[in-house]
Amino acid sequence: MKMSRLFGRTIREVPAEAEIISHKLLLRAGLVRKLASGIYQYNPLAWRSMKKIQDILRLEMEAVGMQEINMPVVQPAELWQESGRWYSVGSEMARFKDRSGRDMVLAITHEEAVTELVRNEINSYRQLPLALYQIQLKFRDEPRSRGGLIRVREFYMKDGYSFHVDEADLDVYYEDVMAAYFRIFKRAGLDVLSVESDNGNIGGKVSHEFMYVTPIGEDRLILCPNCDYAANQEVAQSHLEKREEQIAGDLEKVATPGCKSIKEVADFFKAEEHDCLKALFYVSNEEIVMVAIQGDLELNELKLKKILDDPNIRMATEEELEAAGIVAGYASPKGQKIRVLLDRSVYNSENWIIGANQEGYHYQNAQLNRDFTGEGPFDFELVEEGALCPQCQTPLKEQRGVEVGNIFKLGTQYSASMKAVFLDEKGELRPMDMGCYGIGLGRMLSCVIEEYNDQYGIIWPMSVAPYHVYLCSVGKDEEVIARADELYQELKDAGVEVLYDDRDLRPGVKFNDADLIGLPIRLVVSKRNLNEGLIELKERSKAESEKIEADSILNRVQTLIAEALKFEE
RNA sequence: CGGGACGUAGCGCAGUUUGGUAGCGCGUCUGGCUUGGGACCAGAAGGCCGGGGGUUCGAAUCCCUCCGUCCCGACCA
Repeated sequence: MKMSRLFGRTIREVPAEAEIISHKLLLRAGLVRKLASGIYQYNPLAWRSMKKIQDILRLEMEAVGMQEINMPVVQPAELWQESGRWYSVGSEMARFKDRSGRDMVLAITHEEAVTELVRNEINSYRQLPLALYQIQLKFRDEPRSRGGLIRVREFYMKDGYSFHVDEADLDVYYEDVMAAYFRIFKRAGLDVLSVESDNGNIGGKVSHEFMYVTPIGEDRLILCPNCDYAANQEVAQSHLEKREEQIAGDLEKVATPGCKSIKEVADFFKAEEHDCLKALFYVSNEEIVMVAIQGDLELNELKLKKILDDPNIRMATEEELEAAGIVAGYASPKGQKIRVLLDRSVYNSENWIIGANQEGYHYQNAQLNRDFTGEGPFDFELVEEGALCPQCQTPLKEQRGVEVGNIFKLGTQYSASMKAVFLDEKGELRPMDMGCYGIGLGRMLSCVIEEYNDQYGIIWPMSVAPYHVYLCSVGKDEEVIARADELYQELKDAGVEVLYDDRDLRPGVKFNDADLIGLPIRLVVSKRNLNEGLIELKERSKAESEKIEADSILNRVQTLIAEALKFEE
């Protein structure tokens, strides 16, 4: 490709809308342009990289026996009504009516479609296991897109689905896919972590997310520096340290004027925050529920949602509390009429400082069962940095990450509701065990740029670079231009992917564009080197350039590319 | 959906406080000159000042309203 003809120009100044590095570089290098919030157009260079990512995905998916298919983005509502997600998914799914008034959706994912497809084809255990995948557009009308291609509304996803006779078979395949995922990200130059994660809307039990660790990530990760424990904060658990042996004291009511926060109360009693009991109020199905947890711990709302089996909980308002006769700031489980849920930490001490359910008063030495009760123990803890690892009790670390992929064991969630069943060896009808496996292509692209860049621009890994070589000529000298043209042809003929900067521009401009676009190898043909029969070669990732005999340049380039593409597990 | 910022030429911005009919830099086009790290000179094109309504003799500027964009949070397979 010649630069003079390439669509998508570079820009010097950073568009005001970009804040993170990958977003800035995507725009500056002319890779993408925004059409609307969270909706992007891909220019040729970006699209070539996307295709490189697709190549990697196809290679590794085929290697674990997945077959590529393609399913529609526009789907009838009936499909989603059958799985129930027509009702459970909110406004992130775009819905519309077709010309005959039929309800339709833009697919946010394809579990329903693939299940429908498979249930009509597969009816015997002899046809299982089966694994299908596609690389397809998804539309999710996210409440907030951000960070260029990190979080968008329209995006390409590789989504795979597997079907098994039983859970054991799914378990084995799940591990295969996990291994394939690590190979995929490694091929693209990304180091990722797999973390335990929430299944969210999709259902099922076991799932893992693949995280590229970066401060710009949206997900909070809880990681153990000592063992392999790694979890999304949404589901992270901790080891609860046993408190010192305590002598149970007598319940005592104490005037605590103006002490509403845990900190104020702890200071008043010259105690620690973990000696106080924190009471939180949520509304679930129009009913106020109290959650009690050790004072220094935060509550993980997702855990509460699961325990209440209600995704629509919210914190109670002050008015609601007042109406229910609850004294905000001085509330406790003692003598409470509403439903009380107790975190496991509440079982960990004999002497709690709790509210007296009366303005300006607290109790000290309150004891579970003797002085108050509730349902439990539950784990409501929002695990934060410093909590102890549930596996090895080392203090945990917190980092941020971008979710570039995920895998789920769906079990029979969809196959049961949508009747994707088969006849087993005994002639009995059973639902298939399903797994699903996603990777966001644009996110992957963004993360690669986020990982590989410097002050001048992108530094593409060979495997996903739009082209391998940036060839440029310096000056107007006819011999130089002729030699550069010749080299361009020579490289192309040899199968090297080359972007040829044939523009009549000053060298500085070309070099800056070369650095910005960031192809792995830069070749410069100039008068002064050509006089000595040399051509300059510079790797984008290295500081120094080298001069190479013109005759051996092709060989050298091919070697560099081959070495960079060599994959070792 | 809550909080914050913003919307003026392709991009980055000034002008808005104090109303008088739009400017700078980069980029683009023409010509000249230059050619190893975003040169220089001369000329040119390009704007419904986000949309609508109002106040006023007069609105980019003041008021109302809608829309859009970004950031933080909520949310998020």
